Amino acid sequence: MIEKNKQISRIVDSFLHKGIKLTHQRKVIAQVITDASDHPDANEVFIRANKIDNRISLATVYRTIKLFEENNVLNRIELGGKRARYEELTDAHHDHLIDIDTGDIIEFVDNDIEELQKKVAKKLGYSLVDHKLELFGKKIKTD
Amino acid sequence: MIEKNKQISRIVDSFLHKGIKLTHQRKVIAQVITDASDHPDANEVFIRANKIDNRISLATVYRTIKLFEENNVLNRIELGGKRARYEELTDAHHDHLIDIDTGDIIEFVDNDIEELQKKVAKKLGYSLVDHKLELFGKKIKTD
DNA sequence: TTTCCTGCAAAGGGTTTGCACGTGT
DNA sequence: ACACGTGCAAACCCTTTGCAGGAAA
Repeated sequence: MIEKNKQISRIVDSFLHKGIKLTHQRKVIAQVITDASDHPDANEVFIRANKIDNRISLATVYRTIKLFEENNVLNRIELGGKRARYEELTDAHHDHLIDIDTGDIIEFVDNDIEELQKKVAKKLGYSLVDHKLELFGKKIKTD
Repeated sequence: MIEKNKQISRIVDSFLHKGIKLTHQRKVIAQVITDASDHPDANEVFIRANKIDNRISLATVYRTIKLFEENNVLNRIELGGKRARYEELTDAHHDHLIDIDTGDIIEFVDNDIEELQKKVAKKLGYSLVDHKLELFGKKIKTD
């Protein structure tokens, strides 16, 4: 139990500090997102939150997701016109490798790429504010 | 005139070779996309195509864009839940730097980044099929 | 002529919103 | 008590689709 409380602290804390109301729904949704390791979409968050407490509507999930995004605790991953997927935002930046056969999303970090990006932006006369890198790959068979 | 015909040859050719009907609408839409240098969205393509010939509907623009995508002559750029934008696909691969103040899209190529991506994918057990890199930056003032 | 394409308008899928009620502080 | 959050259903926006008429081959 103490473990659980600790897990949601990042999201919860950022709200306590900003005077935003910590409702039952928001706690459950924060919990669901923190517990997820598979980048769920809004509907999936809704389903999981509902299993915990059925007083939660899809509309509230969308409103809460937007709230989380605005408070920089949640990151949206857009995948070509389909439902957007989400992940909790941590301090450690990372990018995504998407398995084109299974849809699995693998996270990775590569500092060399990050550095090159800054360099490229600067060369074009810009300071890099953010970036989005998605690799699409096929699993190499090792049999 | 000869120049114009030459410009749309890439898109037109891939149709002649595949036995797909080359309708008036498709020619105009191909022309509009080839002439565009600003990554227009579907509605913008519709507006421009209509100026050239008002017998073109939005539905046809969408159908034609999809057709172009399937034939790998058009590339879709997704920008966070808003309308998708498009660009003619050339052999030379490039990525995008988006000006977060103006929405301008600047194209760039960086072979070092491309190479690193392949290396990263391989390290994770994948062969790189495709990738999407978008940098978001603010223009550095030089005054 | 035959097959495929088009325009129109209606449907679709994901996301947002107006409203009256409910809840956290 | 008061301000803000919620559920519901309707609205919204972009995109797709069914159908009957129209054009390319």
